[in-house]
Amino acid sequence: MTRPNPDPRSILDLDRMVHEPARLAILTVLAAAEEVAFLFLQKVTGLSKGNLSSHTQKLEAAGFLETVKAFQGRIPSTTFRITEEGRAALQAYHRQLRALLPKEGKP
Amino acid sequence: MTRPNPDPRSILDLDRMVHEPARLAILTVLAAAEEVAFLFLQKVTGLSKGNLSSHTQKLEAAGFLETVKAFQGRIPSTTFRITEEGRAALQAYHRQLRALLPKEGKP
DNA sequence: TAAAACTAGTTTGTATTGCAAACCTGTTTT
DNA sequence: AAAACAGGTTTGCAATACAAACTAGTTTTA
Repeated sequence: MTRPNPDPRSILDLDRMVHEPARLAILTVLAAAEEVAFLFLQKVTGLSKGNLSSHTQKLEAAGFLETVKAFQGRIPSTTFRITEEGRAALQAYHRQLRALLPKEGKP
Repeated sequence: MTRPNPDPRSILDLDRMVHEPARLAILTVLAAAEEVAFLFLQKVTGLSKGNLSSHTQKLEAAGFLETVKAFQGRIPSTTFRITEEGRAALQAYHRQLRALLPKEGKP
């Protein structure tokens, strides 16, 4: 065996701020783009407005994204950017997941 | 690009019965062994007894494991076995995770 | 042999959370 | 001017994870 089985305890260490599917979806989108508008984010994730609003607030409180409020003409527009800390957290989370996935093509 | 970026909506489809870290840890241990005793499971996962008890009950209600209550001499002993359905759910979950992980060694 | 301490788990209580309905503020349409 | 709409936020609620407290029985101690 080249890789030891994952320590089950390490599974409990998964970063819950990232692990929550709604927030993982948000971070995944943000990580792929420079800046993302609220409504676009809502469309691609499928989250309700309320749900999206509260999760982005949590991610902001965690320092994983920043919110930019502006006006496009006279209509308000909220956009988000992932922070370096957020990107690092997402990458760390990906590493944690890889560590716990069995090798592909296992019987 | 050989693989498209994960659809953020699919992240929301992650099976929450498996996604919860405590239960993922439990299933991961059960998948690696024929049969696992309550106390052993508690030790390797690091979960409290109460927490382990309630999560195994949920997994049983979901049909992902079965509970066997027996006596070793005169002391009671509860052991668990993953079901075929549970194993399938865990494998499906692994596939979902792989689908959303970026290719390794990405810049 | 009675009491105290331990074992193996379950139930109860609580604080947190994810979620959408209802709401709010302003803009555009009728 | 009123009604409808847009872009979000706040509120209320049901579900959840978690450990403290409890239960039922066993072993040890006095």
